[in-house]
Amino acid sequence: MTKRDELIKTAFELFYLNGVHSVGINQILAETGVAKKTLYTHFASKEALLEAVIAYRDERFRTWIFGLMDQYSEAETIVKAMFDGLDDWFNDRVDSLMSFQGCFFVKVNAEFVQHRVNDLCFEHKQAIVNYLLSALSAEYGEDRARTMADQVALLKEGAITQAYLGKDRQAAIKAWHMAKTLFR
Amino acid sequence: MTKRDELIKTAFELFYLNGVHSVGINQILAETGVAKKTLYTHFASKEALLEAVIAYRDERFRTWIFGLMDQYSEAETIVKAMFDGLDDWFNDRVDSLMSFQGCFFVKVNAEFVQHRVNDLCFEHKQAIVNYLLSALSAEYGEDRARTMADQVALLKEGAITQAYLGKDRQAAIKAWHMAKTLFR
DNA sequence: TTATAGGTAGACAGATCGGTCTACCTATAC
DNA sequence: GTATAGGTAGACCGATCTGTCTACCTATAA
Repeated sequence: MTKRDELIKTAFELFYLNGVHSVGINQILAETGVAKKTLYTHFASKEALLEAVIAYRDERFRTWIFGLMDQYSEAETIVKAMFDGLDDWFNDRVDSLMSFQGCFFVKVNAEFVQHRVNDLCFEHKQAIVNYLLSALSAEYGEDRARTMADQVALLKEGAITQAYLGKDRQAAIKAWHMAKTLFR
Repeated sequence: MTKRDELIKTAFELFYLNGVHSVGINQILAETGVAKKTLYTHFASKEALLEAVIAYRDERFRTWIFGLMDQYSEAETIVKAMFDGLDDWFNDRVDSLMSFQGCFFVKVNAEFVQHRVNDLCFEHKQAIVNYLLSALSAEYGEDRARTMADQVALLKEGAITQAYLGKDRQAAIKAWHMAKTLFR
């Protein structure tokens, strides 16, 4: 792993747990053992590092969840695979995601206003809705698929918040229980 | 309005919009025109001010939403009143809440770990679930009421996230559409 | 009249922040 | 051999942070 990748990974872990503004550049350097000069040859600023961290998490998260959903072809089963994945995530059974601490994008988004990172967080969420939309469009008409994708996305976000802030590890199961009625 | 209340109100507005760690004490003082000494006679620290801000928002939010729900006696109608209220909030039709910028408690919670403010945010969410639970318990058995309260809370949180990060102003209506099926 | 409470204005301290820079140390490629 | 890329260690800069403190200013109540 290159120094650049080490910085991104460690920065993600610290940002995810403590928040972006609570974590200083010196803390990231101390944790990685990388020199300050090296950080600034790879990234123009802390903000540039944060953008790289967002891209890293986005790629990891999407690879994981789309990987689960890609194994199925029927819309309902694809959506079920998503909630099963969330259940694994909430209960720390996913090695590639780090222990569950809520949604990274929701957290980062909360620390900025009218900022480029807000757009990046929005794009991540949209990518998932678009995946759902395309899966549902194979079996439903445009309007129905759109409605269902929004409903599933809302249940997914609700599950994440309930699992994190509400400390309910069963939230994914409860969300799927409601989601499956959408197919009837 | 006392200086103390002015400080709390202005601090809330700044924290809610920009995040807690992004807003300095000096910014709050400049905005209110209050002297630094005065702030520190009323609050022991920035953290103490934040706790007062959380209590302020908690009181305001609960007064507002419980006030809406208290007007009804049937469980389904009470829940509908909640989602109607959320719809007003998302679309900035509630004077007492400040323009919609997501859930304050979710945002504050995102900036801290293993901290007293996390407990305060959790308690706010729990108070709402408990209200739902008691409303539903009048018509349903203990287990059923508990299940439904959790489901409604999940839909509520999902709606807030979709409205804020997902920029979907119709999220409350979509959430209610799913919530009402729980009563059938 | 005078004591007290609560206010203003702002200098100041000590820490920490993001970011720059110098000086030096390897490897590898040509 | 030597140029180049990428690394370390850490001093340093200017800005900003929370919090303290002095000095002074009212208004009100005894």
